[in-house]
Amino acid sequence: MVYLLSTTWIKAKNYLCNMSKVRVRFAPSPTGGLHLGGVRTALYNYLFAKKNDGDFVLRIEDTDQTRYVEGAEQYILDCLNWCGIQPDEGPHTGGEYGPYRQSERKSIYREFAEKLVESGHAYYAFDTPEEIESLRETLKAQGKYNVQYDFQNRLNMRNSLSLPPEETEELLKINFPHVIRIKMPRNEYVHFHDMIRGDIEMPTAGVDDKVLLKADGMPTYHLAVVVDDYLMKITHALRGEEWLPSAPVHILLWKYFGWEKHMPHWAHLPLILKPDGNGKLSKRDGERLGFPVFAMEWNDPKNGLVKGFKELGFMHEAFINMLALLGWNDGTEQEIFSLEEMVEKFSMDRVHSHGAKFDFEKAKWFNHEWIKRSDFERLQPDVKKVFEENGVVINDEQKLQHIVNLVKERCTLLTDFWQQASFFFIAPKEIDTSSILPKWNENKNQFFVELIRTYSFINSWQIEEIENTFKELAAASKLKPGELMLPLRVMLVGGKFGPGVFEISSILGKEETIKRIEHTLSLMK
RNA sequence: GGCGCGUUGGUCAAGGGGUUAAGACGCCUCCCUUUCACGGAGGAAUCACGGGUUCGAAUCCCGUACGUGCUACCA
Repeated sequence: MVYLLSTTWIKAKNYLCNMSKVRVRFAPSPTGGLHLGGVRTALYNYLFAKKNDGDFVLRIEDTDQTRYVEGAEQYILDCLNWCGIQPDEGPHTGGEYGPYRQSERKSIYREFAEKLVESGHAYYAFDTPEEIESLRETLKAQGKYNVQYDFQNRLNMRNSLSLPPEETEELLKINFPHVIRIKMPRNEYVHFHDMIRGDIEMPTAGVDDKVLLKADGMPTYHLAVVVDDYLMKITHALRGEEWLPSAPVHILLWKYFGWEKHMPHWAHLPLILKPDGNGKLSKRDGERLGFPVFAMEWNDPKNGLVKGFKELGFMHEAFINMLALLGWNDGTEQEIFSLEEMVEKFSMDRVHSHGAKFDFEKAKWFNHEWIKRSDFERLQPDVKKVFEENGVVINDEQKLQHIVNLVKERCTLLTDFWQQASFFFIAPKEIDTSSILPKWNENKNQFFVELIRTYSFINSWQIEEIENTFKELAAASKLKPGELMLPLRVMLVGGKFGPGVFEISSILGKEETIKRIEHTLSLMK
């Protein structure tokens, strides 16, 4: 009985342990800003790794030199840093499986590709891009839709399968530009298990003979991902759903290399979709729909500066919380999670298999919740920064703490602290007199003139005192306090917002309060 | 066109044969607050469609529709 129990347990655990440590990788291309989908892929990788005491590896997939963008790699790292999901290994951190940039691993891929040629699973192809294009044109003209370089027409092309061996050898000898392509089997079905989608069966016929090694000697994603995952001992490959159709190529490659026993467990993450319907969220949608798609500000060499969630006033805790909940939840009603809690509760079988439309309103709600729940210590540096960006340096920490706690529930974004609290430090530049003017009259004017006089005699500038004085004077003037509080508020903060008006006044101090009333009174004439 | 993957209110979603089908965002009403928020109470709104299987289907099966992804010497 004991024996039975333990084998069952081992079987269940085997999925994760399999004697080796869990190792996952986030493998972005340095081609631009890191958008929501990318960050979430990184986050799920991180959560899964940490949940299972594993390693989170960053690998830079820079095999396409034409798309390489200067600064993008550092940017990716900065984003991960801001989100608090630092890699355990990577180009900047190091590690024993480096180098972690595929461009720096260039020399190792050719050998593997050639091994595949030797074993008959791949072949050299000498077609020029123009020749391939012309094949497509011809086939299309014949009304064929499946215009692929595959079993149907590879023998009509120029490659080591169609050419006599001598000619192939000759072409190789003179170093004629060529690629290495996988020879996809004609009629096979590839079966594999996806941690999110369950068992999947896909026909090989639908996939073309993917290029494995490009003419410039760089591997394509298909070769590099398999070779590197093997070499880096990756145990779980979590990536976007867009990779599902080419999964058969990768699985076949693992098989052809004879590495099947080491193949990682697969998980294809759902997509994040545009809020207004069709398509996956793309970098352009932000501008079009008025919300950020990047984690942090990205200065694109071509398109200029684009703000990110960070600059907009998002807390990183809220940002990753929101992202994690877009495609995963723990099955309870809890929605607010810290990174640590997510690590503790994350599980792949609660990740959804369908895409989710991004909702900026909900994203802001997460941030609002995080601001409300954060203490002053957490908020202080961010709030100070917002003030500094507006040209106000704060020295009085105690005053700041008081104010932050007073207004934080009114702030959805960190940048809102400026609107909600700047009047405590500097007099409002503009007074919204239009909101009091319609009901303004000489009686009210008299009241405030009198108020200034009365206030100037007050010795203890406490809320109660300020309020009582105000109300007594209102009663004496036969005016309703309610009709006078709004004008006072506008005089002090510049508009119809902010915490209790007497609380504001007490923080402002007697002199400043009087000064601001006088100033507005002068505007009302 | 082909091949995948998917489909619970407008959005995020729980629920995986028997529920009045949770909850959150947003929207609306009211209370609190002589501002704006916060908070509280309520409301409108949903199982894509059609067939099966079953005493019973949001839940299982099959079709259809729709969405989405891939179909590059991009990842």
